Amino acid sequence: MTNPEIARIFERLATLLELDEANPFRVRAYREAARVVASEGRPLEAKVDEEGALEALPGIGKDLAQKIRDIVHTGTTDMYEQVRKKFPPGLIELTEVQGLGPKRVRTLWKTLDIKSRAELEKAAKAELLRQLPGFGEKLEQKILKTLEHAPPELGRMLLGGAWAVATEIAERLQRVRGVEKVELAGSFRRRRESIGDLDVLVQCHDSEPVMKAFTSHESVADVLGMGETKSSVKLRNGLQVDVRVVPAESFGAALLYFTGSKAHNIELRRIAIEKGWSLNEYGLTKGEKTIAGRTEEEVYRALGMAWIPPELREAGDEIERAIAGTLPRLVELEDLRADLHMHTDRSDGRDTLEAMVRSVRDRGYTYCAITEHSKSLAMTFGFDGARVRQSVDEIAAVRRQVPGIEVLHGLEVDILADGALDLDDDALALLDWVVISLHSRLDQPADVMTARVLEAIEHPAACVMGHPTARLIGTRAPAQMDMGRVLARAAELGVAMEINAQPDRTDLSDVNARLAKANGCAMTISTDAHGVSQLDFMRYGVFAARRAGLEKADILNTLPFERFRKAIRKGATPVRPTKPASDGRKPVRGSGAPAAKAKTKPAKSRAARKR
DNA sequence: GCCGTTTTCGGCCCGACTGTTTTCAGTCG
Repeated sequence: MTNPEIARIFERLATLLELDEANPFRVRAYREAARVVASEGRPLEAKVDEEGALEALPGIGKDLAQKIRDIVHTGTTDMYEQVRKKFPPGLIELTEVQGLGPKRVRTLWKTLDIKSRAELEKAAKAELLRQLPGFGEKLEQKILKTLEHAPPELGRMLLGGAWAVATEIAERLQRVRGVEKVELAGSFRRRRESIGDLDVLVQCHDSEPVMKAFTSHESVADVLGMGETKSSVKLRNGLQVDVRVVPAESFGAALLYFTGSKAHNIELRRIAIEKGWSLNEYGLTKGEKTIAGRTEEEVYRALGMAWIPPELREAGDEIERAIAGTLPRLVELEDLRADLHMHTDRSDGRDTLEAMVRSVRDRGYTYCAITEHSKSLAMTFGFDGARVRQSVDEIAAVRRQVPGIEVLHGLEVDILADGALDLDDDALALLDWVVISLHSRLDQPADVMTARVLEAIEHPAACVMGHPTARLIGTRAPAQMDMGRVLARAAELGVAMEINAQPDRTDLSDVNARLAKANGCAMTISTDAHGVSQLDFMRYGVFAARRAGLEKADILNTLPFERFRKAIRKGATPVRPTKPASDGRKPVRGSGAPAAKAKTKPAKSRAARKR
């Protein structure tokens, strides 16, 4: 049982309890538990036998700890099975339809025996819903529309997919006359890997022109609601956008409130209450008197803590650290000096080697690594040993063509099904930078996959593991492996872990990156760009790192080139010839290292010997 | 169901909007 699976049971249990009209605070306890379990980096499976380990998690007491143990051991827990029997299975799904909550779903079921989306749609078309207490014609229409236009699989949107339209809407509103400030809040501002909707805050005196400009925007498919302070629309791409108009004196409180997370807000409110104050989206108040509200900084300061970067606002330990003054200084996009995972048209990229290097340099980076695929990915024109040897000259040529940037000769080498690397050792020895990645046989059972990855990182040539779990968000589940063991061994060996910045990967995820740091594992952030335009994806990798609480020092490619060379795995590949290359450039690895390094090269791994 | 210098009971965040209602329940965030 993985953490997400346990969390899902708690989440469903919470909904079932709501349908059962249970104490709302009990419901909340299960919701909270689901959230805590889902964001816990270490598998709870490993903790069940450790006394008090589960109870140490916030919001997990004796009862929930026992339920976690039951779920890990038997796949379920008695109470879940009992409550589940009380309701038809489709009811949970019905509570996800917009406008329907537990109360109305219960009414639908008790009076009209509606148990599924199909039955709901049929009843709505027959105009049966409008006759029920608490329902009406408008709600019936709204439900019909939701069922027809929003199939359940269209839930959240990737941050990368929402970025362009979100920033476009913000810019458009900024240009409306009288608008003083526009901020994109919500999970977008917290830089979650996917967002459910978009929250936009506007500071201005007159809301009418703002609401008009917003709801008449050409990307709007449907206006869901329009009030004086709030309007909601559905865009053609399915994204729901809410705009709120806020006065200057409470803009900070509103930004804080609508940025969330909900759990973070609840925590802050609790602290306000402890001080005898009240915090809402209008400000921090004591009775009639406003204490703070104009800026977020002001509110946090009044509550006795430092301003917390939005990426950390998930009710982990950020509030505690903000009070103690020990918040991390999160890594920033500007800290990065290199992109260490890029493809060109020599394998499956779209742009030429020269265009890629030039473009990286023009973005202000001072070094980079070119990393084509290896031969087992035949459809990507992956490189074999001979092609790598040919590539040596191509890289030397591009170094001459594009001055002002160091170019590492790298490769993204496939990890084969048994953990061996997809390139012979002589060819590996020609490379400055070896990314090892999983691309196939991703469905292996966890123990096999763990052994495979451990085998691969033992290979002395491996510098970094690319997109470690190979997940594609919403499309492909992460490869199952014992991440704790992999990270611990990687840390010992000096193999770094990549935070792949492709928006549908962001792999390591924030949760795993946090775990990597806890294990002392070095990390890189790279784009895996297959074309010049994708070099801009770097921001999504930085977001994941920031959400994991990572600082500049945690990321290898923030180092200046000379220090980077010394920091990466040493003695790994056999050294390159010490004779300077014909262009007078020093070889990237080898000449700077003591000769003894080559001799003390670790014994080849089993995988290497087999080849 | 959790939690605790207000501790083993009795609290637990709170406002806007909608659609229904004719003063407010339900939902949402």
